[in-house]
Amino acid sequence: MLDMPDEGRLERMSAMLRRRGVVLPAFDIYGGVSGLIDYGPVGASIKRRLTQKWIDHWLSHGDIVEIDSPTITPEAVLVASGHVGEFNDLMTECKGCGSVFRADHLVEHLHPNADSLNSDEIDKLLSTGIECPSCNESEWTSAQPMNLMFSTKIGAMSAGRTAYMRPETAQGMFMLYPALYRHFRQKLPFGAIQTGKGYRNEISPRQGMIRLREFNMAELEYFIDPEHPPLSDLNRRTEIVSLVPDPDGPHAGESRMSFGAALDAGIVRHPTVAWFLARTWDFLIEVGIHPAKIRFRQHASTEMAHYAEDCWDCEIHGEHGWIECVGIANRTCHDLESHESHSNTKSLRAWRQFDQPRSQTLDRLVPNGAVIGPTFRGDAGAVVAALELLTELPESFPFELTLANGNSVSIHESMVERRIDTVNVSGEWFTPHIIEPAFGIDRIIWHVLDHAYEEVEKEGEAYTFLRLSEGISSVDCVVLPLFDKEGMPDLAKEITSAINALPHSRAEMDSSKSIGRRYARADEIGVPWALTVDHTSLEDGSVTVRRRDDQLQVRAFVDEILTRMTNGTMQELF
RNA sequence: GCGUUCGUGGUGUAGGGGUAGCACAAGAGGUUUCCAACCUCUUUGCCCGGGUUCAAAUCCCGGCGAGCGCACCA
Repeated sequence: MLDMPDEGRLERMSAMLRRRGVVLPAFDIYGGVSGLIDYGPVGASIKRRLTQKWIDHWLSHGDIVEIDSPTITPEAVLVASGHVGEFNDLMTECKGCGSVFRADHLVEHLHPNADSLNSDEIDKLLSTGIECPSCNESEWTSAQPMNLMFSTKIGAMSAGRTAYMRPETAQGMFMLYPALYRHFRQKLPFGAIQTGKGYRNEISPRQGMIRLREFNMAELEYFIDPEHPPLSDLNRRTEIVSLVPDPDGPHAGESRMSFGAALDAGIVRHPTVAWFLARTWDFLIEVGIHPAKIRFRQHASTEMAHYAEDCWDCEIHGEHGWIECVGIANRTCHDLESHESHSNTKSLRAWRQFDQPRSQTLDRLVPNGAVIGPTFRGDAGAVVAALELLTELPESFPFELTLANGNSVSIHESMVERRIDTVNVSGEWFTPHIIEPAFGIDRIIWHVLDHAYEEVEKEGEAYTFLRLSEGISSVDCVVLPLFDKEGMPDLAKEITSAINALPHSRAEMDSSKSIGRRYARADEIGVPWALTVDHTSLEDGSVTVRRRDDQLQVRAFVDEILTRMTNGTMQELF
């Protein structure tokens, strides 16, 4: 089904991307830094346009808004999120062969909870004769934490607080949950998106722009009521997609079906997750990813991230094989609950109104402060707190009450009043669940370029097209004076300005070298339209319009072209 | 991080102790009535740092970077 790997295509494509200013190694004149890239003049436009399409894609839902948060993040936030623990794996190196391993993996058969050990404890276990999996030696260096986050300080010198460059944008949306809840008039579901940089100090970045140390992410956090998950009608969707369900589950093996069928069969476990799989598909198709090179892979329960309950990767096939480009996870209430307890707030919840107010009978012991105060003095507060927590009321007085500090006190009848109240409860507080689609923008751009890059033979010569979707290419059209004289460059300049005055349209003029060469240059970086100014243009204001994908030409008037550029109907000229 | 192959104009390559060459691309001019044409001229290079040598792009050491394998990671 998929094309056989073409020797050298990757090299030729990478060379083109560098030569034409799409993607280049960063800091190249200083030798470069692995895992850091530049988007050049062509690539930066492509990235901006693709990112904008992503933003528009989600904002069009109506219940999703955009936010923007700092990349520098205080340590406490990332402790609560689990990143400080998760990203601080202890590593050890075999003195025999130099192989590096996660220390907790080497000793996990000796300890039930190996990843909670500190480095001294791990060193002790390692010295009990653990053999190196690759050379069977058993001499280990002492375990060192390998932090995958870039750390920094907020504030100067020793007074500075420890902070990290964010490893994901998601935490920003969680921090703003209270503001979002207010913005949406306290009604779920709603979502927030953010695009921006994320940072991970990868041990060994590889595969060009696939694994970067600084990368562009685009994440959506969608907050839902787990008891009333929003339902969308997937039955109208007819596309058949590749799914690779959990290999340990009942549906193991690759299958092809519609999104609706996958949900009905229980392969996708959550209706909102299924909906976002479908909307992810829509986006990828819109920006020019080849449908046959997309598949959705469900995480095995063993590889699931620490927070997730059902997790799907959207993988795209390209020169580097199948690459995870989007992760769609049901993060449940994990993040908000964790931030609530670490930050000691109660503001990360939502109110669920009951259909009918529930009448509830409260049977409790109301403390009598006038007696409890003088009797217990300093402990009085603790006694009142303990009384409020009582669920089973005593049969008789006096009875023994255990306080939070473990002490026990005797409660006499005079200290409390038994009160039975009937109250109407109209709803309850709960922690929303979160469905998170997280997009790796750089990886998607790579695959957009990969799928668009096409090498053909034209009159015996190698010829390259970048068949980018309209609206993704760096510019929408080039304007070419057929000759660089006789007023043609002037008219071409006018037309270029007119197009650039349109909202969201970009044109460039190119007047150097032969017309054929200029078409070729535009084809190589994926410009979909070329307008050529010739002698007739000077007489009647018409130009020839050339379509990149089949190189057909028609003649049209500039006014009509401007209109069609605006409303996206250029194709109808042909 | 280990092993391995490698690093020469913008791109692709030749040279492998003594003046760095070619092709394409790019710029200027000419020519040309729509698909990488042609002519003239021009610009741009031995990844970085040490060492050996009268002399290093070339040999040696280290670093950085790229590809691949292992490991790590999502």
